[in-house]
Parts: sequence; structure tokens; C-alpha cells
Amino acid sequence: MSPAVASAALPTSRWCPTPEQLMILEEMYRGGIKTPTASQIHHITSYLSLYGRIEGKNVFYWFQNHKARDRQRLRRKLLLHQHTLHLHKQLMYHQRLYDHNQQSHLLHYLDSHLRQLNQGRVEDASTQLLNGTWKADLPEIGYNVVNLTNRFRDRDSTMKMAMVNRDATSPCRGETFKTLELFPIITTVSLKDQCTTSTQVPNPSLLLE
Amino acid sequence: MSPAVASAALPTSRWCPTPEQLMILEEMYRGGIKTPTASQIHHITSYLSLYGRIEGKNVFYWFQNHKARDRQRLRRKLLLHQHTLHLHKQLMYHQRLYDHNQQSHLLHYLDSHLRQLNQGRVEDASTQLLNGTWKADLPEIGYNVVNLTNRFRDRDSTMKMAMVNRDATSPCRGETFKTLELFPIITTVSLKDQCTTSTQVPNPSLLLE
DNA sequence: GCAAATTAATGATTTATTCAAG
DNA sequence: CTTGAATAAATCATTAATTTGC
Repeated sequence: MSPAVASAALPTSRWCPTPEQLMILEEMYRGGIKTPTASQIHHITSYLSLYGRIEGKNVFYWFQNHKARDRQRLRRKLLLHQHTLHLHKQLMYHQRLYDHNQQSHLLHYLDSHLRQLNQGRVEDASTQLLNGTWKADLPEIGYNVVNLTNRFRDRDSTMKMAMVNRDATSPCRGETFKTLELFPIITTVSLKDQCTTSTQVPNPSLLLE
Repeated sequence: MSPAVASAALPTSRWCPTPEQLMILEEMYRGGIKTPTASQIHHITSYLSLYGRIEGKNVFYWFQNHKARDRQRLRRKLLLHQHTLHLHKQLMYHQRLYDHNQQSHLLHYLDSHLRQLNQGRVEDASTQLLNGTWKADLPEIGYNVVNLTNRFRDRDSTMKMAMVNRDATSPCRGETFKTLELFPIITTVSLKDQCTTSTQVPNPSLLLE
């Protein structure tokens, strides 16, 4: 209970660094001193005594804690980053499902259109779909399909198995709506009838050489 | 079908920029030229002719396309960022549920312990839980509860309503396991009985002043 | 504004791990 | 393989900072 020998009234139970001491310690840490040796601790202590009461163990503990908490902060940051990556993977997976679903709808839409166009002819819509001749009939839709297919193929190829061998008109075993709820981002696939995409010759007047 | 006037055999149907041309074009684009004027196009074209066959319309189209695709990339990046934010919110929400669940288990565990300790006394476990006197009986658990409570409070306060007024022993309406699956981060709550916390004097030999 | 209560920060301690020497 | 020093990690405990209710 009684304070030590000749020390003045200092009932504080633990060291509380003065701002100057703290500043100097942090500067030293930044300067590269992470685990000071005994003699370093001794020197630092005697130097910091100029700014207030301090013991060697305080310096020792300070560097110990500071280093540990530095690492801790770093680790936490890393973990958060990993979380983000993990979530990003999930995002990609769901977007994949979502895109596939969009593509399915588009193909379905295309198919019904072709059926209407082709009624009476020998070649039916499915054949047209397979051999690609439908593009001539509905070029603007063709563009969108190609576009979607490309985007679909571009994504990272994990979870590939989830996408193959699926009926074009069936939803992805019910996961579609969950996806839409979770990620309400709309991949704008314009289906409006802007049939003016004929391959015209470009004619900006300034191109004449 | 036939090639133009005096041009040598060049059956290629479309312009294919040489690496040098591409580099120069990109440099110009980065330099600020997004939609070059007619004269600019003319100059660029004549300059790039040094590196390979090129026409004014190629330059024009290149800038047109590059600008558009730049915008597209930007838009995609923004969307992705929004996705990440959204997912991060979800993470926080689920972690919140997860933590609360942990806390519930801990409280339940604490409660049963106190019931055992208190059998025969007037003050029952629930009362002890409420007024805080249980900390004297089980200090090491108390610390963990406080710790968990702190972490629990730390999170962002969206979805706060989901957490309040919940029975300490009931799971969070079944969402708990989903959370655990999605985010397998373990909040290590050590419940071991280390009651040997006598305050020993630290003794690294180098600390003697 | 202030005082009590709560929360965050961090000093101090203990425990676990690593690694070199024998 | 064991030992022991060094130190990293985990934990405990106190103080600074803040929130909260009046």
C-alpha cells in the first residue's frame, strides 16, 4: 500500500505516457525500432525521463504492444479483404446465374418470334436457331444474344457446371429469384425494336481524305 | 471485290492497327484527345501512316469506340463497387446475427451455471443476471460477455431492429445457420477455466534499471 | 452543462510458440 | 529430444474518451 522509498506522491497504478514521450516513441517505431534491445531500452528510458516519470519496463511493454497491435490491425484489414473477395466470388456466381437466366428468356423470346415468322415454311425455328440463319431475320436480337453470350463466357469459370445442359425455357431450379433479390443490379439488355442497325456505310463528312 | 485504284494487294477487309499505331493512339487518348476534329484526324492519320496502312475513318472510329468502351468500363466498375457495398452491408448484418447468436448461447450457458450455483438461495440466476452480481461468481465468463457485447455494439447500426427484444435461448428465426455457412469466421470465445490469475511480477532480466 | 455510465484504448501480465544450442 | 531464451498472441485491468439522462 505504501509508496516506494523516496518517490513523491505518485499513487497512479500504471504509467501514462506524456504526449512528448508518445510522440518520440512513435517516431522511433516508425524509424524502424520494433523490438529494442536491452541497451536501447535503457537509452530510450533515460532520454524519455526528461519528459516525465518512466521505467524501462514501460518502454519494453510499449514496443511490445505497439508492434502487436500493428500486426493486429494489418490482419484485420486482410481479413476484411478476404471477406470482400469471398463476397465477390458469390457475386460472380449469382451474376452468372442471373445472366444465364436473362439469356434463357432472350432465347425463349427469340424462339417464339421465329416460330411466328416461320409458320408455313419447312425450316422451323429450332433449326434456324441451330444453324444461325435466324440472325438475318432478327439482327437486333441477335446482337443482344451474342452480347449476352460473350459476357457470360467472359466471367471466371468457377461453377461452370451449374450452367451447362439446362433447358432454355426453365428457370435455374428456383435460384433465379433469390439472385434477383440479393443483387438488384440490372444488366440492361435493351429489347426495344430499334431495327435501324442495318450495315450502312459510315458517312461523317470529315472522313473524306 | 476488286481492290482500289493503285493500292497493292491488300485483301484484308478491315483495318488492323499495328502495335505502334495502337500505342500512339492510346497515348493521344490519355493525353486528352477524346473526339478529335477533322483536321486532327487528318494529322493523326498522316502521322500513323508511317507505321502502316491507315485511313481517316479508322482513326475516327477508333476514338469513337475507345471513348465508348472507356465509359462502359467505368460504368461497370461503378456497378461492381455498388455490389461490393451492398454485399458488405449483408456481411455486417449476418455477422450481427451471428454474434448475437453467440451471445445468446453464452448467456444461456451462464444462466445454467448460475442456476447450479444458486440452488437454495433466495436470489435466483435471472435476478443475478439482471443486476450484474453474477460477475463475482463467474468473472472469466463475465469478461467474455462484456467483450461480445462490445463487439456486438460496434457494428454499424443498420438492421438494429432485428436484434432487440429477443429471447436469449431462441435461435434467430432460423437465419443463424445460413449465416454460419456464408461467413465461416469464428469468434473465438474461450470458456476454459483458468482461475489462476494471480498478479505476478514481470521479470525480463533486461528491465532492471 | 454536468455527472454517472458506458465504451474505446492501451498499459501490464500471462500463456503459447518458435528456434537455436546442447 | 530437451531446454531455455525470445517473442508473439491472448488476456486482464485501468484509464481516457464518449455517451446518456437529467
